Amino acid sequence: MPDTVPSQASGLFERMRSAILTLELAPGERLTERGLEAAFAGSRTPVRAALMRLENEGLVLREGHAGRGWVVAPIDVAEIRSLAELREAVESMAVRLAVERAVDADLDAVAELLTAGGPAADEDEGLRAGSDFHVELATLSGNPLLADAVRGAMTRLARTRWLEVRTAASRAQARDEHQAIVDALRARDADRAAALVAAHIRDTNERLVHFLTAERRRLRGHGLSIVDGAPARPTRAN
Amino acid sequence: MPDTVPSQASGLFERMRSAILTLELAPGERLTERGLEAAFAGSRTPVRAALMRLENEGLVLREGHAGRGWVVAPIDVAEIRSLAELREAVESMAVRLAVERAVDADLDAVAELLTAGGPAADEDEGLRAGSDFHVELATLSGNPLLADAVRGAMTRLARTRWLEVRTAASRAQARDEHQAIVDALRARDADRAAALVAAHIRDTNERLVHFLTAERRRLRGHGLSIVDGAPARPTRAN
DNA sequence: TACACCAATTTGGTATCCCAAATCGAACCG
DNA sequence: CGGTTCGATTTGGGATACCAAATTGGTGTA
Repeated sequence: MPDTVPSQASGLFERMRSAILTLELAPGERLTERGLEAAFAGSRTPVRAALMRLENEGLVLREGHAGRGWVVAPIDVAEIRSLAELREAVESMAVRLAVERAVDADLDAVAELLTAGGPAADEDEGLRAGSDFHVELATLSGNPLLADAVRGAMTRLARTRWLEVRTAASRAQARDEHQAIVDALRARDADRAAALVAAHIRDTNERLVHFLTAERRRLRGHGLSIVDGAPARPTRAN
Repeated sequence: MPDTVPSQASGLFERMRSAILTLELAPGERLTERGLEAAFAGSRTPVRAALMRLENEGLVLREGHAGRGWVVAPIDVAEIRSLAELREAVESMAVRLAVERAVDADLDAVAELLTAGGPAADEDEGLRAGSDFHVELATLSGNPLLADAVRGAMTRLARTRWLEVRTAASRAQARDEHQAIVDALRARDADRAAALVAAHIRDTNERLVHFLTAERRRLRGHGLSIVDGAPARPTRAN
């Protein structure tokens, strides 16, 4: 297996992506290809490639009438709500399939994620693990498309991790809910597992949305663009 | 509204995409950037951009250990099965949300798709309409992410339309099932609508998969690469 | 005959260069 | 002064030239 050469452009992509996810590049910030070319080392071609990849991860957007200019995707409360609905659909299905397809060893591996680091895990670790847990869970479905969908959703949600304050209690609750999901899987109880997953996603999301709408003003003051893009009415796009 | 200039590259993308979807570029066929540069008019930069976009629509893949070379995505029976599961999850959810959010006028508009062209619609039209119906249905959820997911799935499935033989009877059945879904929506019966959607997707998919596995040998003879990528076991990717 | 080795070619990756459109200013006119 | 026009600058889109890696063919040797 001739390990893939980092290829330099992948590096650029990773660094830009990382800069966005850590809010080093603020949501709503305008980007120019030439500016990025300078900020990160590397010339325009790989920068453009990276931008395109970031675009379809939903982390950057084209702006302006004539497609001129790029923007770091604002944190969009409407999008976050939509993501939760998508996750509920996809992860519920994934967990149902996992009940049928995953063997106990797989479940053990995922369960291990929950205890890894123990209660000593710091906030950052805890949240990353939370994200990973959902992706690993979806992977157990044996359906790579479901796993990818969850991975994509978690990526789009990742930036909020730096905003929302998570208490030790809320972390513990998340861990308990994750544990309950694994237990349901072990019991091969698809309905219960799916219901727990849906409830967990809904609760987590509700907390997040409440937080963002409440703190929107303050966060904006810190230079972050937080918008609420859409009505809950069918959008007749295109 | 300064209408967007076709921008040439979009044109290239559309033409390449169309060539793939119509099987003019055969599944499994190897592509080189320079070859495409010649085949379609336009130089490497836009060709490259188009390839990247096609890549994340899942229509082309990078091949080879060192990322060298592109391939028109083979028709992968395992992927098709996975797509059906994804669609079942997403479209069921979408239809549930549509029951809550869509107004009657929206439903009327979608219902109109079913009768448009009437029974005289030829095979091609009928199938395109079938695909559009599912996308429009998902749009009624008011959740653009769900609609996008369905659109993406239908794109990946689009190539099979040229392979599978659809009789007048099967087209009529599909239309009836679509009609039944709309009726359930009109009745604001979320459970029934979701169940009908799930059953419809499952049935349609089962027929398709049966057809492909049965005809795989013959279709391969025509130069098409049809594979069955995956086991139904959780894939421990990465 | 099989195999190892080398050179030409091909390929994707990268770095620039040029271009037309759009934006932003400043000078100019009313 | 306010509004407009014209031009310099900036920006993304496209075209090419160059590079290193890798494939490919052939050739000469054991």
